[in-house]
Amino acid sequence: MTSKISWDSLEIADRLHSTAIHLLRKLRREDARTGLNTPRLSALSVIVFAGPIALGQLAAAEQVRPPTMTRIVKALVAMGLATRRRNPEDARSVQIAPTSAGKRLMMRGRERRVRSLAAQVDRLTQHERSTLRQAEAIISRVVTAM
Amino acid sequence: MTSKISWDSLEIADRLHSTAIHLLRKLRREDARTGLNTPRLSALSVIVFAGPIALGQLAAAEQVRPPTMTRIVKALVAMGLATRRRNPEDARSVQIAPTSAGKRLMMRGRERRVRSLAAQVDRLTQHERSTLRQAEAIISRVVTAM
DNA sequence: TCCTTTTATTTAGCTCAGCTAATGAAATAT
DNA sequence: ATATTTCATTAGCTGAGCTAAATAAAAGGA
Repeated sequence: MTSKISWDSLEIADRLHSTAIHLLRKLRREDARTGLNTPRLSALSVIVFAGPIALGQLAAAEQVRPPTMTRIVKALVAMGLATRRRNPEDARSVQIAPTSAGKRLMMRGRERRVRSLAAQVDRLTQHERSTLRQAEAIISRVVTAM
Repeated sequence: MTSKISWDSLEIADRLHSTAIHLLRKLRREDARTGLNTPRLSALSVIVFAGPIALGQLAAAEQVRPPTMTRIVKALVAMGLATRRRNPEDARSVQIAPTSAGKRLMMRGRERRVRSLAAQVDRLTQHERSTLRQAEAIISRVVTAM
């Protein structure tokens, strides 16, 4: 199973991997101060923007297994940021929706969370920011395809 | 403390954050099959390329606290991939070095670990790969500056 | 209708990553 | 000599991620 992948691609993949690890670890340190940690914020973001959504779909969107998402949602509900209710159409599934507090927190708080990164991005040239934007779009596509 | 950061930068930061989360979660799933998980592989990489290194420096390089690194190193040593020895110059500190098995695993295994990502990168155009490379370099710089 | 199968979620139980606080031990400064 | 600082470890916590098994509802077939 050694389908030949160019060394160029392997190196890029490796660097992206490593950089993603370090970026998230740095951001995680800042997260500690705020109320919401990374997985919860990320899930809340999907809940807010994808409206009421089934737990399974949410787990898929977040690239985690359903039991993992069950726990994250449980925490969000306990914090008053999301609600769960049975789907009347299909009582097996559960619909997760944001509360108004959840929406508010996303709109105001999300920016604050990535502020340390944003502050650095803000110091880049317009051209560099454009490169980041394009790269993000490419990676996003690539991850979906994996 | 609302130092004004452009909305453009905030959005880029936010997207990068989100994409990094999803990329790592996807890769983590593949990692499960191989022997080494993400933090261990990442640490081993530094150990291999930065030669014998003190535990504290390794923790700093990896953006984690010393106790976290103590455990990661412990696991690597147990797997025969790294060694620890007291620094003769300063008996408080511990030097971590790769074993030949550790080096071998890095050289051969690291590529395999990011293979699923690399396979996707390999299907991109030359121009897209170039964008990824540039973006990675920018992010890497930015993370260091944070 | 009743039984089986499939689908959605949860529970239980595990590994491991990350943190802080406290401790031990060596180096350095007073 | 004593006190302070520095490097690493231990202890103890929270929480993310997984799989396997249990629960519950929907769908389909005899």
